[in-house]
Amino acid sequence: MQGLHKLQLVKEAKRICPDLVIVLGEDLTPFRNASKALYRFVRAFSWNDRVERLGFDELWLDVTDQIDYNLALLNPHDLARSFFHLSRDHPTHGFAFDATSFAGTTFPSLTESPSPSDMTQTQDSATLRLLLTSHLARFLRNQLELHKNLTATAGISTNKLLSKLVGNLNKPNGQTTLLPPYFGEHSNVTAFVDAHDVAKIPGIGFKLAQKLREFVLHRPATFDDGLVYGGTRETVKVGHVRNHPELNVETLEKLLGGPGSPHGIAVKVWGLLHGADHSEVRAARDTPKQISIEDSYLRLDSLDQVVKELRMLAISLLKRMHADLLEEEDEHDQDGATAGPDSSCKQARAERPARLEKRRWIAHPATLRLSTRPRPPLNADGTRTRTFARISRSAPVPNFIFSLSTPIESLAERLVNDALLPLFRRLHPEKTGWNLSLVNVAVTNMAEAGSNAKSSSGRDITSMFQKQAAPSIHSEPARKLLPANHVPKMDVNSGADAVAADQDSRAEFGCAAEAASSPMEEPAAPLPPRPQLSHDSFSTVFTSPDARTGSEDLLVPIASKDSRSDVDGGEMDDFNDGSGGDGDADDLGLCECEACGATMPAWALAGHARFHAP
DNA sequence: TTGTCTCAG
DNA sequence: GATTCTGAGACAA
Repeated sequence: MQGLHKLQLVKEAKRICPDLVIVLGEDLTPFRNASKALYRFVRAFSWNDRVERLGFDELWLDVTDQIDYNLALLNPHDLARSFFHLSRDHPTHGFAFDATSFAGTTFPSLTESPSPSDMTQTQDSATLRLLLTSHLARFLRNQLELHKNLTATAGISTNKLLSKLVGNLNKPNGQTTLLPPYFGEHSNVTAFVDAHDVAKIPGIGFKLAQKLREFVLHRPATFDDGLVYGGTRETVKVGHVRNHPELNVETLEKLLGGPGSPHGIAVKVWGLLHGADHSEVRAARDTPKQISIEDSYLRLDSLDQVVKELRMLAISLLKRMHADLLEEEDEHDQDGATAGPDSSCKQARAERPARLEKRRWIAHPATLRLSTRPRPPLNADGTRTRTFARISRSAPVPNFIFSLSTPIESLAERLVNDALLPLFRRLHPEKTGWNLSLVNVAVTNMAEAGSNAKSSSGRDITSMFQKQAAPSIHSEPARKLLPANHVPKMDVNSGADAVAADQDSRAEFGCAAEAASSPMEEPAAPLPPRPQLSHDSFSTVFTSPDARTGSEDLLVPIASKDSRSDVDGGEMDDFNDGSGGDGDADDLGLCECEACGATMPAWALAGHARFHAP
């Protein structure tokens, strides 16, 4: 950490760090692999499969179901000796923890532990829920470190927005829980969110931020001019916007709405400014919605060069398709679904000699797209440079690219000649005169190769129909984790990602969906004045990975020891969270449950007994 | 469906 | 508002 940041000029970077080695070009493969491994690892802990990725190294988990379950099993009279169940089916799968204090840090910081009597009263179950979630988050982080040698940072709150923001507080290798109250005068939410620059709010990007700044400053916001450093940046905080006398949902709609803008943008942004975020943690996916490969160039202006580059891009794209859309056929995949760790199964399969013949496509992209970024034509005279970024043309994916018996190089060659070059001619009809700074080749419109419900991950489809059993906890590489929150509906469709959100929680919490349409939210008013958080049950764990390097958002390829850890993880029973923080979890004598024969720490028996309760 | 835009890391 | 290499969602036509 020597003060280098992203987008820094190379010159500047070298000045600060003379030893800097610049590597041109990059191969994201190791990062992509690490990212997948992280995803798989964390996903195995989820009951509802609501695990959403953001970029390579962030995840949100909606762990509402697990928190509901564990809250119900908690013994209010002995919170210090609690046991967190990671499985509904295996009462001994889980970890010991002390439910009288939060794991990790909280915001605001807590001077003393919440009193047990407070917490166990239903009206304050929000605190207890978040507390449980903090222990789950710490446990997951510990597992990640133990099995994958990856550290992670987590944020715990009730929705994606808050979990992500609060996750920034204790950055490398820490975790933070946003404490209640989430509503009312002394809400920690508004206090917390208000202090952020508007542009720091996920969902408020450059354009929206500029409009908001302009509105509160009453003049065009100045942003960094060009690449000049030191341009003044007037900071506009969320609080400035939220408390601006003339700003409300109506005026916001005028400011941000209009043609081209997403519907309900004002309501959405107004919500974000208040810490409200009703977006769900989406269900985990087995396949991406698109795969794209691109490269940028200083100058690309001859057809020869273009053909050459298209060939390279086509090869990369085909490799990516093979890596991401191909699955080994599973002859006897009994164990895959519920028992074994995906990783060890896959490894075993990979060692089989005839595996090449066994692969099949789990998704077929229907559309091929070629995009370029023409370098803006220099305008010596007054004409302004119209610098729209990318232009693209698309066409159906030719079927031959799915051939598994043809060498990728041959497929690529044909792909270029039959499909990409025609697209290129459509994009750039002129024979010459263009100069490209970027070329991108993508496949989109994935059609899942339906087949059966037995994907390699084995969890996706079944989880749509019922609450699934316990995740098999063992290994698979992992990298970072994320926030979890809880979501409302059973949104099984929606093409892409929507798996079942498990939602019961109606008791004292009430699900988000309900909250949205009932008391919580301002009723019929076309534009709700002050959006409330949907206070329900969200329990979010948000984590962002800390690369071991200490750099912020760099994914570190999994080290060699990871492959060994893939083999472990056979048994999950009776492990504790190893944090040391809840020290009493160690060295406990094991007892056997009379009802089911399960073994567990003696003190866990009482809580466990409720497991058998009618 | 196609192409563009915005937002995210 | 641009830089890199992605990926996703939403809108207009």
